[in-house]
Amino acid sequence: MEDRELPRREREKRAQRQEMLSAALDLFSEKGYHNVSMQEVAQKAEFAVGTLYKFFRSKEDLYKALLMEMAGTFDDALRIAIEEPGPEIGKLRNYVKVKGELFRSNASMIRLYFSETQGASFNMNAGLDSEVRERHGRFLKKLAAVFESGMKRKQFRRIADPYSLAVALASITN
Amino acid sequence: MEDRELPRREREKRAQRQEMLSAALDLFSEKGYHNVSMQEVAQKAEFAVGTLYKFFRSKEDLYKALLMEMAGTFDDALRIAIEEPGPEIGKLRNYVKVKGELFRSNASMIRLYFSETQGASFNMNAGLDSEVRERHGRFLKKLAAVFESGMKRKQFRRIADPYSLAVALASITN
DNA sequence: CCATAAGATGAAGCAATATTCACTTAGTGG
DNA sequence: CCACTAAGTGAATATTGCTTCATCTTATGG
Repeated sequence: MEDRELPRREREKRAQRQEMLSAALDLFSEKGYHNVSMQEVAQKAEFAVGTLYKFFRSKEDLYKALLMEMAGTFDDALRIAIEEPGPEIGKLRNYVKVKGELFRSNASMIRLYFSETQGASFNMNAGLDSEVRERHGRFLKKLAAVFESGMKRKQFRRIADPYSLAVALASITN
Repeated sequence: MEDRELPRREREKRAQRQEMLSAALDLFSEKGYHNVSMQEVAQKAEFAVGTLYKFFRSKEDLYKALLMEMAGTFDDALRIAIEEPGPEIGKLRNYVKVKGELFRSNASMIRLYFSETQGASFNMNAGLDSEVRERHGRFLKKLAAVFESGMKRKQFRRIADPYSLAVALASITN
């Protein structure tokens, strides 16, 4: 995430937005979406509700932004994990390790996230997907590339096509 | 579940109650507790809201009743699975198999259930436990008895005390 | 067939909380 | 120091949805 060289005010805004998202994250992951009021979020973030609404169109919007942000953070961490130079098997080990850490330290938020993205739960009028899905798609391609190159170097057996393996590994670790 | 020889009205009531629980199950597991209104449940069950309230004190009460019912069904199925006559190892296999099936065919409801009983999510003022916990406790004892008897017959090695093994198997399969 | 009771209904009351907006406060350039 | 704009505020309003209850419907039995 780049943010060098921005008008000061712009940077402040970002910081405020972060404050808000962070407060929301704490509360949502602690008590769940429906049991947190905008008042609470505002209070925890030390702003007035009105200000919160200057940044997010609605509660749902805030929630979506939060998921996006989470997805981004996760994706970045995992991407870096498999881009570490070294042999393919090391990259995969890295991936599993980092994913494990991420899940462990964000357990409650993950539950929230999955209840949203996976089946059931509430139908946040879709839309959240487009970007997240796309990003995840790109990530899977990168992961597939790791398998691919491992196969080329005769490190892995070609038990299935690389992309399927990537999907499988991702699912299993979830 | 016994219900033979009940005053007709009584049986109708049970049936109605079932209708309601069933409608609630569909909706809750589809959209999650907070995204289903009592109106919806009533409509789906083909009753008026008022009638719904004749059966359940509140929405929370309805939800609890549903969880209880689920817990009961599960417990029964699993109890039967380990009571099938035969060698202990077969009982354990049965247990795992049946549990797998139950989980597969009730995925969304299970998620709901776990988000309730496990950590985070909403604080349904406890209380739901007492009976469910007790029932589960009894079940674990039965499962422990299977290990116990398997050990007595020298089928299993005594790697740990039976009750711990029962708890372990239950956790793992979850 | 009527009187009475038991059951069912859904519109209205009410509480919680998401959202708005008229107003205050802080920042900026002249 | 002032005029003007951008930012921030939180009380007032709108919405949502749980719950109640006066009323209507159906069942019972005399």
